[in-house]
Amino acid sequence: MADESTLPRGVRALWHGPETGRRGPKPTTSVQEIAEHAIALADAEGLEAASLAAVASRLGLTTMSLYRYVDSRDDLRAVMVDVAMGPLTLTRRSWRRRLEEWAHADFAQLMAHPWILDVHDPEPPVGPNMLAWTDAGMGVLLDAGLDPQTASSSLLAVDGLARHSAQIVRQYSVSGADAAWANRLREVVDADRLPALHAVLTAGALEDEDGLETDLDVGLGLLLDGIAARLER
Amino acid sequence: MADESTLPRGVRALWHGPETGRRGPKPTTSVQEIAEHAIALADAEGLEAASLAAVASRLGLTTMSLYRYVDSRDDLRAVMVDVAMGPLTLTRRSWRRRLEEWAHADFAQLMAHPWILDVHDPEPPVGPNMLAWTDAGMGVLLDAGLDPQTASSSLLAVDGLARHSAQIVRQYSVSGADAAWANRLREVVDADRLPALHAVLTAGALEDEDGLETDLDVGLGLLLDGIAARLER
DNA sequence: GGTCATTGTGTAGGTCATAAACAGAATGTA
DNA sequence: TACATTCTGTTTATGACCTACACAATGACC
Repeated sequence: MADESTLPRGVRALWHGPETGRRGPKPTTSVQEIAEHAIALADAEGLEAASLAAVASRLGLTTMSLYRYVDSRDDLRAVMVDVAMGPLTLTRRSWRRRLEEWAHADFAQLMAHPWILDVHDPEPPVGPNMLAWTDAGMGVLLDAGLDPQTASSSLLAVDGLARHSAQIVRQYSVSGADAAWANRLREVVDADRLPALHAVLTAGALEDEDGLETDLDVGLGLLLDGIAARLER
Repeated sequence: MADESTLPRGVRALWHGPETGRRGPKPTTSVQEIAEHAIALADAEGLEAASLAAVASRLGLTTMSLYRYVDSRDDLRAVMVDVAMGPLTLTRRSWRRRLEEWAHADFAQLMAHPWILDVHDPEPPVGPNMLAWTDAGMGVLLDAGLDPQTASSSLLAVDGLARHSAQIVRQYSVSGADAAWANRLREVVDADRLPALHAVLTAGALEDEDGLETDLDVGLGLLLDGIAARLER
């Protein structure tokens, strides 16, 4: 068989759909279905809960049968991320509005599926949805008039901001809820050794729930202003 | 014994140093030493290689003995991150220069120890070095005249940018080196379905090594401009 | 009707984190 | 000095995880 594809089995299936006209028994499930169950597990109990064994058991299959659909755990995770991010549609407004939409949609997906932040493929994602997101973001910035290199760097900054904001919100909501983290900090932060941090803490900047949710918008505002300035140059 | 600390054993040891005047046998090693060996393993072969068993074996100890120094694997990882980030010293120049220093130092540490990006504590870091970094960054922005809330959001944006840039550089250098990733993309990116991405790819924006290294500076420029504009307001 | 690629399964091995119980060492106290 | 206490490192054991391999059943194609 002439298999020159360098894509792992799972991700390849996301692009090409179920292969047709094959011999042997019909598959009883699909990469999409596997991904959905894995996502449900990860949403409920974190990425570690979406083990091959757990996913297979949810589907009424054995662990090993999943390897007929996915090359490895990493492949499964790449598939999960691509499916969880889903498709993206932007309106047709100004570049600034569209980039805000892009960032907010990114952030929203990360908040809906926080375990995405725990998936660290050593290679860049190549699933259809992930590339569609990249394409959409690049499209906005190229339309705005940026050169490809700057557009790429700028989109990277926006994505980095969205991801890091989601990460921080998650950390503070997990640990802020029962105030364990606040106690830890008080155990250790002292006004002499860490004056600036102490000042920010007493100002309550980190404990304000709404404050956390606007981190993204503040940072986004800074970035968009910077991009606008570069466009006028 | 009155142990009211909420900090895990390993991180607490980073703050207080080795406890003195204790009974029982002298410890044969220390949290710092453990961290150094774990870091060496992670630097060489990735975070997964720094398992408790591997670290213990490097020290000539059994796996279980590490639990005398560290509460859990997560605790060990928090310690590793804090030690690997190390201390930070900033010069005394303008806020803009100092924030650039902060971001470049952050980025440099992440490039030296890329596995830091793979560590996802569910709670925010509370080690001495991590908090010193935060304090230093906050200090720059507060000195510049930002209010605590905006300072916090801005530092978060800078950190997010540095981390995401490091992540991207790592992904592209791992996969770009043998061009496997480029082949995967060509297998799938088509000028009709993903026009903007196709344009950026043919412009070579993603393959240029120097381009990757300046992503941080481009994004940083955008953010600093945005902060400067906010200060003049 | 036979060939054979493909599917799900059973087995088995290796790694990992971590709990529990124990023997020895160093300190403090009587 | 003798004993009690407390901390050390170890041994042993458990359960979860990923995955390589061999096998039997399936069904499309020649």
